[in-house]
Amino acid sequence: MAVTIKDVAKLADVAPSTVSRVIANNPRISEKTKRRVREAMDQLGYHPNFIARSLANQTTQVLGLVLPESTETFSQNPFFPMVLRGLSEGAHEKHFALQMTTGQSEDEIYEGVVQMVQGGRVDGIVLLYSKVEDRVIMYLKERNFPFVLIGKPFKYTEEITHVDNDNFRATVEVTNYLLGLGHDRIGFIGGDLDLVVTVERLLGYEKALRDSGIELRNEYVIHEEFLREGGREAINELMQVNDPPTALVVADDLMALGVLNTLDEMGISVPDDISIVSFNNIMLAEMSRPPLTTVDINIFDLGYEASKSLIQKIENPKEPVKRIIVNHNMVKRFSCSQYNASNKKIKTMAQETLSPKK
Amino acid sequence: MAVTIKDVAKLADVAPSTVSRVIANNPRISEKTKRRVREAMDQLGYHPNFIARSLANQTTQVLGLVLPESTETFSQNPFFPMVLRGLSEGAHEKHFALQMTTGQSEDEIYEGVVQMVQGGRVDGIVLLYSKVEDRVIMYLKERNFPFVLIGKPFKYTEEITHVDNDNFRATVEVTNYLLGLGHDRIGFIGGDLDLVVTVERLLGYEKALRDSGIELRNEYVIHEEFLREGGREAINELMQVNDPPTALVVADDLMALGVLNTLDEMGISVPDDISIVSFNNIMLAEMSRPPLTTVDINIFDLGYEASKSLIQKIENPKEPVKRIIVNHNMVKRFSCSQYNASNKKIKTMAQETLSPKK
DNA sequence: TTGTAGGCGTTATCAG
DNA sequence: CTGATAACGCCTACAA
Repeated sequence: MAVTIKDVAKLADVAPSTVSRVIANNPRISEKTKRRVREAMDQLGYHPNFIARSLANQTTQVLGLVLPESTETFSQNPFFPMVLRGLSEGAHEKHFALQMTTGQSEDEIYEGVVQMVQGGRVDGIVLLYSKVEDRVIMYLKERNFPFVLIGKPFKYTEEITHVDNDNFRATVEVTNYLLGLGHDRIGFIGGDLDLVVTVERLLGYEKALRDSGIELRNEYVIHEEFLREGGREAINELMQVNDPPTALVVADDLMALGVLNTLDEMGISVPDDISIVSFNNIMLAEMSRPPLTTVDINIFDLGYEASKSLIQKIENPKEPVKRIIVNHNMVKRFSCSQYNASNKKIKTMAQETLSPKK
Repeated sequence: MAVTIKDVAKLADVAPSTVSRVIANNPRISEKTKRRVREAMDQLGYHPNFIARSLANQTTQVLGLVLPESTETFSQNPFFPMVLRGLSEGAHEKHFALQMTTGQSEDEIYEGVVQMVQGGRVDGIVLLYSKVEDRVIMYLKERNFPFVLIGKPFKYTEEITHVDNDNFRATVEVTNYLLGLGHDRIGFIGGDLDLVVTVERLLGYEKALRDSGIELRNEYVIHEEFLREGGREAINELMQVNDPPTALVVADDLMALGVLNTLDEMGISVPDDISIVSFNNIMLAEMSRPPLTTVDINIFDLGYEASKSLIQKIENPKEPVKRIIVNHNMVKRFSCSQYNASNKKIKTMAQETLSPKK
């Protein structure tokens, strides 16, 4: 029904292949015929059929996105819309479209990926999360299908192109910051241990404590989902140990918000009684009471770099494996204060918001 | 390179067309050959090529999503991830994939849509927003391409399938609620007047006031973007009129949050000095101080119903135009109180959180 | 510089 | 019940 290359050819009085070449802007076509063909295209309102082109080329100009299993997390945690926006911008610049796949279980996700890949629907894949022992990664790697990971690979770090923050170092830094404030009972609230980002942050936390000669305590480390509810549950547990921490490293702002709310209900004051540092610097981090001291991880850039490097890889299959580390920076707000043995109200640290990300 | 229908045919010793029929589970193929063919498929790890199928069928099993122009809004407002989740679930059930398009300007978006449609990339389109005088809608409508709108069409309401809340009625209700609390100086903070949802809510607000015999005041109505910053700016303007409102209808929770923050900085108390009702019931609405009285519009359902009805339309082209109205319900929390002429602290309304949406 | 012909992987029509 | 064969719309040698 739609107008095809043949219709244009007929009108312009050339062969279909000529039209095809005009579309590709093949230099071996004379300007004159190009003009004539283009006029015909305009006149007929011709638009190339991507599907046919894809079939002929074996290329789709589409990137596949694999969203995390937890639809809850996806729809609640502002990380995802922001990373999507970055991905979208990077893809758009190179005229790639974005296709998403989700699933309620690991199997569904795996199936979705296989469909995308074997079905020839996409030229490459971005994984929006990094988990330990991921079938999807194994599959993609074995087939040698172009993909990039947002986060750090659990295995084969040197063989998988990925875009990540230096979460280990960032967590060492924030933990040291708390130590520097005089805290020595510092807890850690992380996401699922299946997620590599949790592991990295936990390691950074442990490293900092060990380097300061502080003994690690199992009961100070809790794992929940990256949601506000997760934060609530974590802090409930944590406050039951009989020597609760005076400072917390929380692996996600949304969790930190849950912690804040729960602490407030308990009548425990932040930062006077407990100091908190978290991660991501989502918009809410600035609005909470108190505003959170948190690590800005430049979520947009994670997405943007991911689609850029995936497209490079697609366009040049022998592009070497890359590891792109996106900057982070701690934004100091009002959720941390100097440790005070008497646990009295003490002066909140002065705000020093670092320069906002561009 | 990949294994095709022909390879399977060869191995199973049948014609390619037979394999195709087995894939389609055509009843006219004997169970015996079906088994044989399926074995061959397993053995070779065959997966059908969607692109080829699409070309042959003129159908892609992909829905196109058109995101709003403002990438800011998309990445900040929790409305979008939630509606995406609904769309995704509805599509997934029917084995449709989702493809997104965005753009920084109306033109870019329009181009994206044309590419999707004329390029044959998608079978139907969901518009995630509804604006006044939308070229995209005109284009889709004229071509008679299957699409549904999330929101109310500005024109041709009877001719465009759409999924919406009854925003007019909802706003009448909340405005009446404020009136019932004794307020008569009620302001309205809405989004861009380009967005139909703003128009609808504004009309509801005006209707309620008029029905109560209250004169409308231009200076009580402000329009900003659906973001927290928008709320901040709006309330700044509003508090400068020399008889500021004692209650506000705010068309979006995120804006309401901005209003809350700004009011707090101004030392104006909610709900003691000003009452606020807003819309959407995003997670944050429950966490703010005070928790917001807001209208739950069941965002997930908007998305879910949209993809369902679009797929119906695709599968049955003469499906009649439909208008699907998703329920709303006001969730009373702590941002409203009885009007008190002396503007003294008065008792906050008791919380009556309605049953959470399933 | 341009035209011809075959192929990309499926589906659908028509015989048999 | 199954096999040829011709599309689907475009691209790309190979010819001319």
